[in-house]
Amino acid sequence: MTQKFISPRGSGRGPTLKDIAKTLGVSRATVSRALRGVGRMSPALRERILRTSSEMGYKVNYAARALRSRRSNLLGVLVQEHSHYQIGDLLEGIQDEAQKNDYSVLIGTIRHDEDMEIRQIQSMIDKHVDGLLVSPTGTPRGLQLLMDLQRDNIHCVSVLEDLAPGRMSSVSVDELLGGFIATQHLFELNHRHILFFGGYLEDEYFDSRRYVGYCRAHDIYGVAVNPDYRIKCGYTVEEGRRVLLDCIARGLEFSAVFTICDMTAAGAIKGLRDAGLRVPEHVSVVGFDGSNLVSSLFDPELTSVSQTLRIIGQEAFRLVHRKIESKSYDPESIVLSPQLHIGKTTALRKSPL
Amino acid sequence: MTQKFISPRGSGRGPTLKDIAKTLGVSRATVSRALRGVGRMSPALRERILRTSSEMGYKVNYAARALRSRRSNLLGVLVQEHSHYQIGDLLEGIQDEAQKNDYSVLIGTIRHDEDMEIRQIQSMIDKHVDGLLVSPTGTPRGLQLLMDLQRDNIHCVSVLEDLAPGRMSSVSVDELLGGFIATQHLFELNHRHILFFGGYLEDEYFDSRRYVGYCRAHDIYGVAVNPDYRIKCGYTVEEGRRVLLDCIARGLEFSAVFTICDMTAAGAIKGLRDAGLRVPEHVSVVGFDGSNLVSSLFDPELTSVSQTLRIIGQEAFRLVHRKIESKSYDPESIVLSPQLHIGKTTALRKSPL
DNA sequence: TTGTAGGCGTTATCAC
DNA sequence: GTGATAACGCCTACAA
Repeated sequence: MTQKFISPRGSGRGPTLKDIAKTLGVSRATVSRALRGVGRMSPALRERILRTSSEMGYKVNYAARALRSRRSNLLGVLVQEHSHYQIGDLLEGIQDEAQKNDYSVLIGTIRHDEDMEIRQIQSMIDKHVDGLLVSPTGTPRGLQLLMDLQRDNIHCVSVLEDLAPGRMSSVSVDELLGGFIATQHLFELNHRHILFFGGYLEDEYFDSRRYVGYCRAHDIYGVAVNPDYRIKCGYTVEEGRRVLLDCIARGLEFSAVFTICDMTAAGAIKGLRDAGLRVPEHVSVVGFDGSNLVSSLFDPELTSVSQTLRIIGQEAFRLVHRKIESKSYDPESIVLSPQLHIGKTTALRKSPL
Repeated sequence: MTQKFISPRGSGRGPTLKDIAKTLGVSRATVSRALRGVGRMSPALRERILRTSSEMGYKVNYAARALRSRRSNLLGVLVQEHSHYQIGDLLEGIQDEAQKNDYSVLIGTIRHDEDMEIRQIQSMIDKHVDGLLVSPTGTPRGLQLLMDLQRDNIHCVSVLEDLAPGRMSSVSVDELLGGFIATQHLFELNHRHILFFGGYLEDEYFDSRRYVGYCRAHDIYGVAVNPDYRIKCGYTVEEGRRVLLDCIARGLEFSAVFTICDMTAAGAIKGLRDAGLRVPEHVSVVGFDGSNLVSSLFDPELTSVSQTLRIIGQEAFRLVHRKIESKSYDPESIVLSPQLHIGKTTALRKSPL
């Protein structure tokens, strides 16, 4: 433990390639190659260089490297909001992998604002990120900008949704399957009138795909889809509650609800309670996310389609990293399968409906 | 809108200082000065340079700047876990300010692991961050390393706790006051037997300070502190529940509980319910954090000592930024006052106790 | 397999 | 006030 820890900057600057080269009586280029493990060289020399570098406490100067090599070892990540209840898992997955590969992660928040989206993308470009991971974004302008990115050598991967199938790489969840297994589960419990709480925008990504799964399950079980059961709803607890109460007020008849996220599911359950209905005795509810946070805070434990965001984050980093290393811009899509987590909010239908 | 957006890298590289200088027939140095707003120069020329730069779509090359100036415009932030239910707010506060000041933020997660803490600090140093914000950390080794940082021109600010009073800058919450107002509130509701659910470690920061506030309130209301009421407890829902049930099993008598965080409070309430007690009819509960997430998911709405993490984040960035700009290493501490948010988990004592 | 040389884009230090 | 010039530390050709 005689290494010089701490340092590279300040008055007592750390050693540079030159210092190591001088110490060893070799050239800077050789040291550089040894350190990066590129080119062919005698293992003995490489070993010697590595040891000496470490002993002298050598630390790469990323600024110099970036300046010269035009690679920043910076990865940009764009998310809607940092304080979203699930985003931490995704970011941890990304960061873990990034760290292993000596990448730093820059995070930008969009806040559901189109101008902000453009500014953030531009800001990532300005900072010379090697790659960009974008999670739920999706304005046409933003998408266009993202598509242009590869002209600037920035590798872009869409995370959670497959933003531009065949034109941009992505790591996403099989939403159709998610919609299907949730609905199937309810059918197996003998439910036939299932509300679908989707997004609030037109043609919302998760909404539309899961709805296809929802419909497919209906087909398979020989039940006609009632279009009135497809309800617009925001992604918050309060929205879930409000919308559910509204359904009751409108006289919709149902014995189960499938919601777009766990927060909405929690809200729906609150609404049901407010209306004097019990879950799952009177109505079954299935959420989407499988959030640990929700499951530890909310009673009863939700039945939910669960996606492991940490893994999605890891896969996303690996994918963009592979793209960067291989300098390949061929779109590549990874689709992960969600799983049904059965909690205490679904049960065999007992109501007459 | 004829500017060249997108660019700095890739084949079609963006313009450099040199290009602007050439276009304007001035020297690179002058352009550089104009852009940074340093040194004295004729306003007319500065104006001309600024306009031309923007028209040509000039973008700073941070790598080059960092290499030459020994300032990276990078800020490191160390947190225990990214997926903590409150951390997003803190990070958003930091990022917002950082963005305004052209700083990028690097986030490292410690995961309650001492070696990891050291590695992360070292990693931030390696990346030449100009400053470091550390939120709840606290191993002696880590602290020592942080104290050494300023020898390397890295400005360090402790966030949420005042890690080394008088020796390191900090932005924190008046924990004593927090403990006081929570307890005072309960006294005002006529409670006299108040459990204090603290941390699980010896000499835990939040625990000890809030306990002082708790004791002070007892003094003022002329009630003796019962040391048995100080209970060790982790920061999770499950811990809160387990510990509360344990208290009941041990025959402790109380009419109120003050917990170290909202998660614990939620857990304690679950435990009370499991024991057949109602909140707030039988027992009042006060949490700490004022988390929106908890309040939207958990019923009933918690009474809680609330701290605005977003503001703390903003203040923390401003402080470290000021330190960086002024090159001052004098420790400076900012203390913010928490506020009591009164929800539906506290009520006038009705129980005989 | 290894060395030499030049420059990436910027800023700091002098001059003028 | 403004300009010339020399680094900053590294990587990439190309030469040996």
